[in-house]
Amino acid sequence: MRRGTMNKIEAGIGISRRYLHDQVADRMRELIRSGEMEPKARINEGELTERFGISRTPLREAIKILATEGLLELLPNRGARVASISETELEEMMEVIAGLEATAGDLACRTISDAEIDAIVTDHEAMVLAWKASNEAGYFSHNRRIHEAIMAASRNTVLANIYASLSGRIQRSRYSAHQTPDQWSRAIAEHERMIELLRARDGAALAVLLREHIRGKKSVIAANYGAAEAV
Amino acid sequence: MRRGTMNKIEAGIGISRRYLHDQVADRMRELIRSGEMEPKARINEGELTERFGISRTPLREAIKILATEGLLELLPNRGARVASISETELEEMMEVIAGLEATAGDLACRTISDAEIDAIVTDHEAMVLAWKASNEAGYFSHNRRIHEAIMAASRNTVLANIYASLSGRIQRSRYSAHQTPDQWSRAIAEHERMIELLRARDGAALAVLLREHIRGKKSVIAANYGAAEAV
DNA sequence: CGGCTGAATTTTGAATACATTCGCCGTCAG
DNA sequence: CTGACGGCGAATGTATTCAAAATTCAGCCG
Repeated sequence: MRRGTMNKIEAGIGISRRYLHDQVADRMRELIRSGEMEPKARINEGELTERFGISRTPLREAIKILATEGLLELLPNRGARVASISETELEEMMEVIAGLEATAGDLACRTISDAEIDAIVTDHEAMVLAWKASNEAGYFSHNRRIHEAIMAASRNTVLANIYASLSGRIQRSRYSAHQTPDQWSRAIAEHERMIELLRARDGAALAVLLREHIRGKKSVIAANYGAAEAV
Repeated sequence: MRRGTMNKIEAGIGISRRYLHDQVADRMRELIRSGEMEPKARINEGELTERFGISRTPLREAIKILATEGLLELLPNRGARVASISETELEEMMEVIAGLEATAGDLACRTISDAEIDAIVTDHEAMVLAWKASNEAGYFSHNRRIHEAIMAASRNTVLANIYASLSGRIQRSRYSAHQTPDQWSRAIAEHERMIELLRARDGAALAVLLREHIRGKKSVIAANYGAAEAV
């Protein structure tokens, strides 16, 4: 997916990346992710070329890329705007993510090392502590690290790229979800069961569990979505 | 040179045919899919602008789109070329497809109608007949219709889009695979079990079966890949 | 005779220019 | 007073131009 963005970390100041359109795409992704460009906001090419100090050509190429990734939508003869996610689309995306994580768990059991599992356990414990300390940012951070560790252990870059792309599109929604103590304790229990299944290298069972685990998050997120989006 | 606007609204969503870069992207997809542009073949912008009768701007936008989709890869300062799929990447993609189909099966069990299941049964029977008649094209065609029917029954457009994108990237490999009678009879048995599980609306079990079913295909395809790609 | 250097040519990357289309807004008829 | 028509300005879609990097190829040196 994001092919050109991950290579080439150069020492130079700003002109290091090969493609201007790639740099621009990265910056726009960040603007969207950070919320500086809100959903439904129109993209004004003139404004952005001025802001980035480039011409319209690479900017427009970046727009096409982001549109293909699903972060922007194209309006005929009216340019582009930041894609807005409907509630049903969010639910669909969560189901797909659940499937991708299930796949990752299944594959991870083939080759994951004990050390990697230990790292997950460490994050899990840190996550529990963060929750108990009402440290929401830390909680989400460790939680994400756990799921990304499983994804990495799948040793499947195609899978990881699709996952990253989808995650990027819903990140804002995903990490604005607040859980009840009930939901939280269920999530913790599922995490612990995940660790057991990883140790047992039981891919099939882990896949089932992960799908259900993400679905649990899905309902939390969906519940919060209405409030968040009712602007 | 050429009129900028040729058609107002064609049947469909209403945005696709309007952009030159979109038309070009479609045509290039077809060229790649048909094999007219082979993997590793360099894209010469001058040649293609001449061929399509357009300027370089929309062509380059189309190239960026196809590169984001994974059909092309960009070479810094050397343009683009048709993406070639390594054997490991093909295997990775098949695992992801297995996961997507498993997800589709799981979701399909929630809302699939009896009529839809009957249609699948019809295709399945036709597929068996095609095989017995050594009609390979018919066999693949019906087989694909079955899997697409399950995908459609998932009622998840995000899932279907990702599936279509991945399928498009491997189609050439996928439908060049020949099965042994052994593999075939196993595939038939799995299809029949799939139908049972659909009738029972047992999503979890169907997911497991579908993942294994696609993995079975995966080994067939991977075995054929070496021969096909050893150019 | 072969490999290397470097200038000419080609090709790509980016910027600018041109051509439509859309949207705003004032005007005017009903 | 309301709503439709049309002109004007701004923004988008496409083409063309400019600049830099790569490829080619001829001539030179070893």
